[in-house]
Amino acid sequence: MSIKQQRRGTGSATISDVARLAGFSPMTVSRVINGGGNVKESTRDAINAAIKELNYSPNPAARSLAGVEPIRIGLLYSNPSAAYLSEVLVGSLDRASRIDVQLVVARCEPPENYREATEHLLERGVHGLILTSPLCDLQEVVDVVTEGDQPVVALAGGKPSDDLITINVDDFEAAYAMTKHLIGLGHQRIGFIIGSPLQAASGRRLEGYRAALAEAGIPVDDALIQQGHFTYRSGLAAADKLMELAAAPTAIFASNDDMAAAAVAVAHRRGLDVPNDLTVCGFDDTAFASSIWPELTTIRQPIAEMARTAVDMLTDEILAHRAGKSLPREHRLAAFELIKRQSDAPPKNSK
Amino acid sequence: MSIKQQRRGTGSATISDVARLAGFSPMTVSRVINGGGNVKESTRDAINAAIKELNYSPNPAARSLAGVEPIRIGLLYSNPSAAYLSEVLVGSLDRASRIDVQLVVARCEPPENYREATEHLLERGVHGLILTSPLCDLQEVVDVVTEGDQPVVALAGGKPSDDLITINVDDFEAAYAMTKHLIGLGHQRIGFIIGSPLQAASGRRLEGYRAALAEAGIPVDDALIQQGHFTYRSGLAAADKLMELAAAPTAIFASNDDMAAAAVAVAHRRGLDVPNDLTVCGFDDTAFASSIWPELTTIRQPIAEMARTAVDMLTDEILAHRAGKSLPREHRLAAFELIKRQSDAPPKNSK
DNA sequence: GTGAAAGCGCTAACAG
DNA sequence: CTGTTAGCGCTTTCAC
Repeated sequence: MSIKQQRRGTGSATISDVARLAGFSPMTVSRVINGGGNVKESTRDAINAAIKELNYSPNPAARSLAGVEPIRIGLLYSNPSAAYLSEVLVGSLDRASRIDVQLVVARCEPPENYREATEHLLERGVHGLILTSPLCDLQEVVDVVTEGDQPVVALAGGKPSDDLITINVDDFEAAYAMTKHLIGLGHQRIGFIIGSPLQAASGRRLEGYRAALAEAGIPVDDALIQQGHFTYRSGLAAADKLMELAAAPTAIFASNDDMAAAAVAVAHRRGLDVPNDLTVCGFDDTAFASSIWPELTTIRQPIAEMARTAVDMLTDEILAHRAGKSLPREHRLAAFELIKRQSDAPPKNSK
Repeated sequence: MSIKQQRRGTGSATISDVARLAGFSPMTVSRVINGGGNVKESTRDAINAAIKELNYSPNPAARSLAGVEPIRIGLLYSNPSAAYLSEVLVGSLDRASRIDVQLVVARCEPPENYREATEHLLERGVHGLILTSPLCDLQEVVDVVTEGDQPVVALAGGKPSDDLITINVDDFEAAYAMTKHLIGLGHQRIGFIIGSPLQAASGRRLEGYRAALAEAGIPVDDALIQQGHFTYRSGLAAADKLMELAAAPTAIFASNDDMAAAAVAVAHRRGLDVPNDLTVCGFDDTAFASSIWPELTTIRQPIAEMARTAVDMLTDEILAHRAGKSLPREHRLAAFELIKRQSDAPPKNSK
C-alpha cells in the first residue's frame, strides 16, 4: 500500500495534529477552542498546552466553510472627518486583518442616508458597528444605529452612554495640558475658540481650558472665549473678534487645527507674526497642522491606535453576545500627546 | 429511505447546482470559472448561462480551503500623501472586498525603510503591489519594488515605463484646461508655480500651462513661472516672488492645493482680496482646497476610482501571470474634473 | 465528558 | 474535452 500523499498542505498545524499530540479527538479540541461546553479541566489544559506547543491557530476558511459565521464589522464614516479617515482605516484594517475579522466600510452623509447606510451594512450581515466622528455626535444617527441589538463603538467622539462603547482621548485633560503649556510660556490673556456645540468634545475642551486658567489663578474673561464650529471660516470670524479686542490675547487656543489655521491667517492679514506677535495652537494634529507655516503646536490623538482598540472591543462584544453573555459598556480613554511645533512662543513683552 | 437533510445551507447556489442545471459535472463548471483550459465553446456558454441564471458566485472559503491561493495585493503608502490616502484606501478596499482580493497595506518612509516594507509585504505573500504617490516617483523605491517579477501599479504618479503599470489623470490636459479657463476669464498675466522637480507630473502640468498660453497667443514670460516643491512653504516663497514682480500676475495657477493655499495667504498678507484682486487656482482637490477661505478652484483627480482600477488591473495581471500568460504593461488615464469654487474671477480691470 | 461519521463547497489529480 | 474520486480543516449531529 502506498503512502498517502499530502495533496496541498499549507504546512501549518491542523486541529488533528493538536488532537493527536494531546491524545484526544479533534472534536474535543474544537470544543476547547470555541469556549466549549463540557470539557474536563485536565483535558482542556492538555489541549491548550498542545495548541501552544504547535503554535496552532484555526484555519478561517475551513472554519467558515464548516458553518461558523465569520465576524463582520461595519464602519460608518462621513466626509467631514476625511482628515481622520485614513488613520481610522489604517488602524482598523490592520487589526481586523490580523484577527480575521471582516471590515465593511460605508459612507454615510447625514441627514440624507444614514438610515440607508446603516441598513445596508446590517443587510450585509455585520454584527457590530464603528461610528467615526462626527457621526457619533449626531443623536439621530446614534439612535438609528443602536436600534438593533448589535454593539456599537463611537470612535473619537460621542457622549459616553449606555448604548455606546466610546473611545476618546481625555479632551478635558488635553485642553488643560495645552492651556497650562501656554500659561507656562508666560501667557495671561489666552483666547479660546470653542468647537461646534453639536459635538460633545467641544464642551470638554472648553472646560479643560477653564480649569487650567482657574488653577493658575487667572480670571476667565468671557470676551476671550469665542464660539466656532470647527470650520476654517468660523475660525476666521472668531479670531477676528478676538483680535479686535481692546486687550487682545497674546495667544489663541483653537479647538481644532482648521480654526487654528484660520487664526494664523487672520494674524497674518493684520501684519502680525506667528508666533512672535501671537501664539496659536490647535487640536487634532490633522494634516493641516503640519502643512501650513508656521506648523502648528497641537494635540495629537492616536487615532490609528484607537481604531485598533475599537475593532478589538467590538469583537469581544460580538463574541460575548454570541456566547449569550453580555459585557458592560466600556468607555475607554486613550493617551493624547502635545505636539510642540513652531506656532507658540512666550508673549512679546514678557521679561 | 429518508431525504438527506441539509445541515447548514447558506441558501445560495453551489457549484453543483450550476452543474446540474447546465447538465455537466461540477468539475467542468470549475474549469469554466477559473479561466479553464479545455472546455468546448458550447459547454462554456451553457454553463455561463446557468451561472447567470442562478446568480452563482463561488464561495471563497471553500475555494481557499481547496487549495487555491487567494490573491493578495500589497499597498505601499507614505505619509506625505496622507491627503490621498483615505481616498486610495476607500477605493481599493471597496473593490478588493467585492472581488475577494486581500489587501495588505504597509507604510513606507523612504529613505529609511522602503526596502524592508517591500520585503515585509512580499514575505506576507503578496502577488502584486500598488505604489501610491509620491512613492511612485522615487526611482530607488521603484527599483526595489520591481526587482521581483510581481506586477506593480503606480497610482497617481510615476513615469509610464515598461516596469510599471500606471494610472494617472492626464496632467498635461488638466493643466491645459485650467489655464484655458483662466484665459477665458480674461487673464493675460498668469503666474505658474511648478511642483517638485522630483515628480514626473510637475513637468507635465507645466507643459499644459505653456500649451494653453501658446494656443491663445500669449507669450510665455519666464518671470511668471516659479519653482515650488509641492509644499506650503515653497508656495509662500514662490507666490511672494510672483507678487513682487513689477508687472504682477492677475492670476496664479499653482501645481497643487498646498501651494495655492500659500498663494492665498501671501495675497492676504499683502492686503489683496482673493479672487477680486487676485485669482488663485490649485490642483488635486485635497481637503485643503475646500477647507480654506475662499475655497479653491482646482482640478480633481478621481483617486478612489483610480484606486479601484488599480486593484482590477493588478488582479488581471496576477491572474494572467498565474495562467502563464503575460499582459502588456498598460498606462491608463483617468478623467479629471475642473472644480470651480470661489477663488477665481475675471481680472480687475477687464472691461 | 468524549468520539465517530458526515459533509460544508470547491478543486487537484488522474482517468477516460 | 469531460467526469470520478478524494480530501482541504473544521464543525455539526448523534451516539456512547
